[in-house]
Amino acid sequence: MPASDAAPTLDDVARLADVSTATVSRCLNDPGKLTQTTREKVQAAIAELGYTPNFAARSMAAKRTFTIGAIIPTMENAIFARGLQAFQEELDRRGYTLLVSSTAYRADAEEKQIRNLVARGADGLLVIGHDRDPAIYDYLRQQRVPVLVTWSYDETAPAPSIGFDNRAAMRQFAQNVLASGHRRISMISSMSEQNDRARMRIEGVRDAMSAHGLDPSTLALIEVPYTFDDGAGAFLKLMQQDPKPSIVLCGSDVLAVGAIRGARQLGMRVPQDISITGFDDIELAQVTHPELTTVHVPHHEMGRLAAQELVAMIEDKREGISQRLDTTIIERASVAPCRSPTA
Amino acid sequence: MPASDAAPTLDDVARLADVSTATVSRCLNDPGKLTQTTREKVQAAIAELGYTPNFAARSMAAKRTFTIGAIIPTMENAIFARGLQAFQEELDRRGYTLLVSSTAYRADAEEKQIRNLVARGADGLLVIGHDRDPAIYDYLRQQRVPVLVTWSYDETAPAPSIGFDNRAAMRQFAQNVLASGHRRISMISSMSEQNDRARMRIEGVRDAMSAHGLDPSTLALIEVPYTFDDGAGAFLKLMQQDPKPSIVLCGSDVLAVGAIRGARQLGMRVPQDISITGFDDIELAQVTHPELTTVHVPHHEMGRLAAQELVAMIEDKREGISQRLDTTIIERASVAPCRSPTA
DNA sequence: ATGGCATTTGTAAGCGTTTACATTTCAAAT
DNA sequence: ATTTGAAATGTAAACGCTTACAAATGCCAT
Repeated sequence: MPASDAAPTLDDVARLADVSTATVSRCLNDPGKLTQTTREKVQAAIAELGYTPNFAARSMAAKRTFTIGAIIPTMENAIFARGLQAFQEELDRRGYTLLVSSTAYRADAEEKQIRNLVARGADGLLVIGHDRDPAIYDYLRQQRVPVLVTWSYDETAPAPSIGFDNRAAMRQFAQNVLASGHRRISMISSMSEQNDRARMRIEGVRDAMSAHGLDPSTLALIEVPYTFDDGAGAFLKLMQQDPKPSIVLCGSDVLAVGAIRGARQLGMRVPQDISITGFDDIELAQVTHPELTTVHVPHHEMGRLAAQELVAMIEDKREGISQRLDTTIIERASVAPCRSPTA
Repeated sequence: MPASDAAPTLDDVARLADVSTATVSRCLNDPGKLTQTTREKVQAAIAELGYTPNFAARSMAAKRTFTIGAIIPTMENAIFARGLQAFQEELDRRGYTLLVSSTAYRADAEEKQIRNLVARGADGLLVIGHDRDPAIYDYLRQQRVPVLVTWSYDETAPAPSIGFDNRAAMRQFAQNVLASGHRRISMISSMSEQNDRARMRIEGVRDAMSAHGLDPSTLALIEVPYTFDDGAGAFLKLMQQDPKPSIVLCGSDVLAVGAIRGARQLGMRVPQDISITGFDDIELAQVTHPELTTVHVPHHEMGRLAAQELVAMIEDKREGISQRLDTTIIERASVAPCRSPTA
């Protein structure tokens, strides 16, 4: 191998293969257009030089990157991992590459990442939830970059979404819980500011309380960040109330796992002394003891459909079509019926 | 805002501000070089147009991207999350952006991702572990892209590394275990092919067995992928042996959590009926019941130091300097001493 | 052989930046 | 007023690719 002084370019390949740069380019992008002889000549030259096309040059010339960006709140836990995995797989299948950034749940970081991804020529963007500065949607429109929202469904929002109805899901779940006798309901939620998913889940609980004749403003609610420790800490705080709640509804499985740990610290048995529930149904929900009663989210399908829709938006240059997915309630072992429902 | 037909370019800004493109470029990259008047004029134009520089054009002209790529085996669990987080923070501090891809532990996927990141102009690459086709290192050298290995330390490897000695760490851990009376030792490891970390951890256990006069070839070892289910499944298989092992050393916390779940399925108590250990000390290790005895890896420091070193390699154009970090043994509740050490 | 048409290949003009180098401007020193 | 040199700004040439268009080639029917 000639230890050349810099990375080989299209020109080098063309010269070696004794063809024009256009031919080399075609060999890369549309090999069917070449004679077999030419194609092999070029491929040999590419192999000999160890040539890799320069992405920046390519995307500048073609004005396409076949890259899609996803901005997620966090990589620190597995909440978005499965959905993203499915998203990526479907994208691969269609010849796109996925770029992922995380924001640590901070709105300003998200805006920065979005601009970054757009500047990098992302052909489309996947984001989580609807809540963000409307100026961002304007910017994206001006830049002609399609966005698709996931993990939330809302027809009335400015961007198309493929997700589920967080409020309805939580409402139904909470209604079940109320039906099983629980009255002293409490909740640990993620921070709800700039987070429609968290907010809607809270509203869902309140809806259910109203429907059962309970005053929704009496809901004991703590909002915390998204780690196990936060969940445990919030649980401890909730248990200082008198009377103690009979059930703690958590806005996510991660928080619920933290809450279970908090219960263990306090020597409380789950679900005999206190019921705890999650939301998301990530793998974690099945390795805790007791296993978590939670709301199952169709991660995989959501990721796959989102990829399909986003690619369609890009390639057919059309508006996105929203789609509502169903969640299901998974009853495992962390909830017991309540026999002393008095408040 | 003039709903122009395409994204505004440097030229548009220059024209609006009535300066040359060079001036606008300078305003972006080295504002100190401009008169305050000019600077403000340009900034106003940028704001008015909502201009964002085109990344591809920029990196083509400057031959720098201020982007660093990291290729990790998986995002599905939190094993690499904390280290990567620290890596990213330090990178941010120094003005670099991080691009992450995952390979699902597949060597061919890794090679593809590496080429992709190089083609995208990554100024440097972070990879996990040393094991890979030597041709990849050649390629990277030819392309003049610095690589740094992490999660493993080995001076003799082709690339510099900032990590810890997996073999020594596991050896010492296993020696502790042997010292507490365990003799019927078994192990659940990740797939060791193309994975020096897994392999070294296994070797560490064998080393310790030899040192205690045990035949290392008698180690009951199962290699599985990296999910909770895999860990649980392997545990079940291990327990079919006669005599049953008294302890199961797991190659990672994730597998250990799976094993704990397996034990629960079998109605075995941890650690009274069986001891189980992990490796990594991720958050998960403290939310299981019992909490996991494991090997603590300095995720945060490793990520920070790796970022510093990689940036230095890029900016000073020098070879990387390897650094060996220490692991520590964290004794929690999943191990009990063994009173019937006969095999 | 010849013309005509489809297929293959080549030529060269961008794509949106950065940056060496050239030119202009400005303030201080004469 | 002039000169002078530093500071600010402008000019234009890359950077490595794609692609419209032009030219060449090959094949078939005549």
